[in-house]
Amino acid sequence: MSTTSVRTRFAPSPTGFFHIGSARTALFNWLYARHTGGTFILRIEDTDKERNSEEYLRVIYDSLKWLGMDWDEGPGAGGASGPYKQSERSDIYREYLKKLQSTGRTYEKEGAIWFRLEGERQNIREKYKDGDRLIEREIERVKAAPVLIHDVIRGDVTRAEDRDFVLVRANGEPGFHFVNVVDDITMGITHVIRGEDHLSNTSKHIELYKAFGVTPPIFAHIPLILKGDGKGKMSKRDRGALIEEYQTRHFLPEAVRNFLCLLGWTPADGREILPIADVIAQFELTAVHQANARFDERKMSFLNQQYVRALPPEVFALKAEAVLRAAGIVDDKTSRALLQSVFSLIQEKVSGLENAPALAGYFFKEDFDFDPKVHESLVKKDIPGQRVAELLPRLEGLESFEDALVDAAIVETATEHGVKPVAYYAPLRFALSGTGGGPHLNAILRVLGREKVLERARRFVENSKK
RNA sequence: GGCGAGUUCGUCUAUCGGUUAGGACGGUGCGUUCUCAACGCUCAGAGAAGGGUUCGACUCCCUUACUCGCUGCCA
Repeated sequence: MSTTSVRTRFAPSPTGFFHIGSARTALFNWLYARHTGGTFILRIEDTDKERNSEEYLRVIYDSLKWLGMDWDEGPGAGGASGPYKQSERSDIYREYLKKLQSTGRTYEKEGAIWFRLEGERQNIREKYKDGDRLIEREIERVKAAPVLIHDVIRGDVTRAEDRDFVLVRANGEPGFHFVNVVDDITMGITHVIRGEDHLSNTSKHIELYKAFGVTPPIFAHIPLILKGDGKGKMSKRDRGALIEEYQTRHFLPEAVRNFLCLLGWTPADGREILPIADVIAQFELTAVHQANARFDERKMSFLNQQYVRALPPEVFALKAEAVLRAAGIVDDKTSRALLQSVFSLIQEKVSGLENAPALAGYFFKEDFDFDPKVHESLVKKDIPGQRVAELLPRLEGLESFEDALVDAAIVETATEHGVKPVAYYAPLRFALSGTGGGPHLNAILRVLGREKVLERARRFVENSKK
């Protein structure tokens, strides 16, 4: 087969944050390039010079890398179609503007350079929505011939442009539609994979391709990600909308990426949790959905939990330790042995690395919190302080906290006081950890050790008397 | 208002004219267990509405409704 190789691109503008929708767009471009053995290009749309680029650019690079997406051409990667920042491509834009000017497809108005559509013109009054308000204004409408958009996801879409648009703004900066098309042409982009919000812009772009005498690339307009609740698409203020949030909450990037794959695409083999290599192998643009998908925070968490639990224990330990360090719970002085035992206990209990501190904190510090809700429910059915007090002498009598000895001590105490052993487990757990759940109680005792257990139990009894 | 796209359980989805409309998340109940989580099983839960086409429609066509997007010298 002598088909030219696939070239896709992701073209974010440095805004200081990385939206989940952008991440998904980048991902689909990346997946398609990897699936076809093509080239994935990163292009920076930084025409807005006001922004503090370096810092904002880093957000883009870091987010892409975090999600495991590498680019073959672009900043830091080189490539033959550079430069890859729009702010450095003025010469190219000037050259392409000349082409349009030479064929009479441009004109100036109010200091800006406009693209002239071909067709009959007439002035009409039209209504349009500005936020909630309906405004009436007069515009020049052009009866341009409809253009046909071939879209691998949506099929053929016909749409007619009906007004000229700006190529270069009055301040001299080229506008989005113009640079987008010029860049895609000069970078040899074969597949434009982008959000459905651009479908309506595509007729403008095709007009430009025609004006340049260039065959348009293949388009693939992917569905949008809608708010988890409420109306409209995800906006940066919505919970879960920014990649940064997942980073600070210690989500596993593989999990986030897996979740993103599932928003708008389903693997042919029906699996939901699958390694990225398998996604790459199966990914097809034609299989991308048409309908917008609502963001589901709980499914995201579920996937994250699955990934965390599936982590090799030593990897989990490494990551969990980093989280605990960041939370100030452990440091260089913390015993390695203690860390290891705690991590092997909590890996199967965590819903995500972000709750490792809550789950493991009491192993490392004496001033752990007592959950008031758990206390309340304990007090409701029994007197926890008294139970621990009853148990304490027998525990003190034990030389070591082997499971069998501890269990025997509890059974004996229970028999003595005429209750079931169960009555002692919850109060003791609460005294030692301040929680109502967690690892097996025997394991907690073993890891905590005799001294700490007795100390915490005594303190609990004391405090209960107050 | 105009133009474009979309519409299967609460959510993400499977179904490529013939299925008891399947799965996952979430929810329910049960089991396991000293607890929580996990896990296993259970139950509830869907073709927007109305017309066609067809022996037969979730699947094809039309209309309506609703949703989303575009309608900027933002990208």
